[in-house]
Amino acid sequence: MGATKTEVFTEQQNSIADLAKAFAHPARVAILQLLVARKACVCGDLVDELDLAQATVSQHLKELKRIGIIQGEINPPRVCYCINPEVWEEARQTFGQMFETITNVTCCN
Amino acid sequence: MGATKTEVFTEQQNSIADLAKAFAHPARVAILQLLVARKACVCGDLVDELDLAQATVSQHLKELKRIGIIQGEINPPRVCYCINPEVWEEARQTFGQMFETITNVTCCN
DNA sequence: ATTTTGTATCGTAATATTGCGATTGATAAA
DNA sequence: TTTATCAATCGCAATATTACGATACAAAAT
Repeated sequence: MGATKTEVFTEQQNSIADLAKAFAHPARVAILQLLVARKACVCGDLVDELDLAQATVSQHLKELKRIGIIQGEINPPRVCYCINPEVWEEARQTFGQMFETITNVTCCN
Repeated sequence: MGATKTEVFTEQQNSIADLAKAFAHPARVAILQLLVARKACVCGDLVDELDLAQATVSQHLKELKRIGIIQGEINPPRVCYCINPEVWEEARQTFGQMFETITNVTCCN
């Protein structure tokens, strides 16, 4: 035990959880905010801005790439990162739906 | 090492990350979806629906309570859970803002 | 008072995540 | 060719998370 039992959940639930992981760490939130704010790609500047070791930042970037919400383009010797618009839009919709469905919460009475 | 360096991030970034954790596990997504769908409070039925041990479900409920996105009301011997509308709204706004800010992504060229 | 019911908590094991120094690798610059 | 630069990856340590059986607890029912 210790590993998530993905088999017992729906594809959708696993997918939402995976997407949410992009935002579930402050470093990744910070990275995404920077990428959004600059509207263009930021590279190793991230390391300077973030007060984390280069290896750590690189690891978070890797996780964000795995999720698909950012993409990197090699521009030697630098790597240029940016939001992946498609996945970003998908995330927007996913969370939008999640939150839109709730109205008239009458609770525990 | 192994612990998140919360000190180096803004309150807002830490807060977003914490909120996102509510959705960063499929079991918690499932619980939230159930609570939203029934519009009323669900109790130990969650255990039946979820194919996870009672202790595990209880632990996820505790985490959701810690985040504040759900609340529990004791109705002995049952406990009635429901979405906390205030925090839910806060989450809606937080993620809404996060996603609204992005437009015209011109990337890595 | 005893039993039953539903839930929280404890203790523990397995696994995942976070963070970083050190190294590697690839390319540009010298 | 050698050196410098930037980023990815490796290896490791510390900590967090996930999952569950067992137990504890509280209130209702008997």
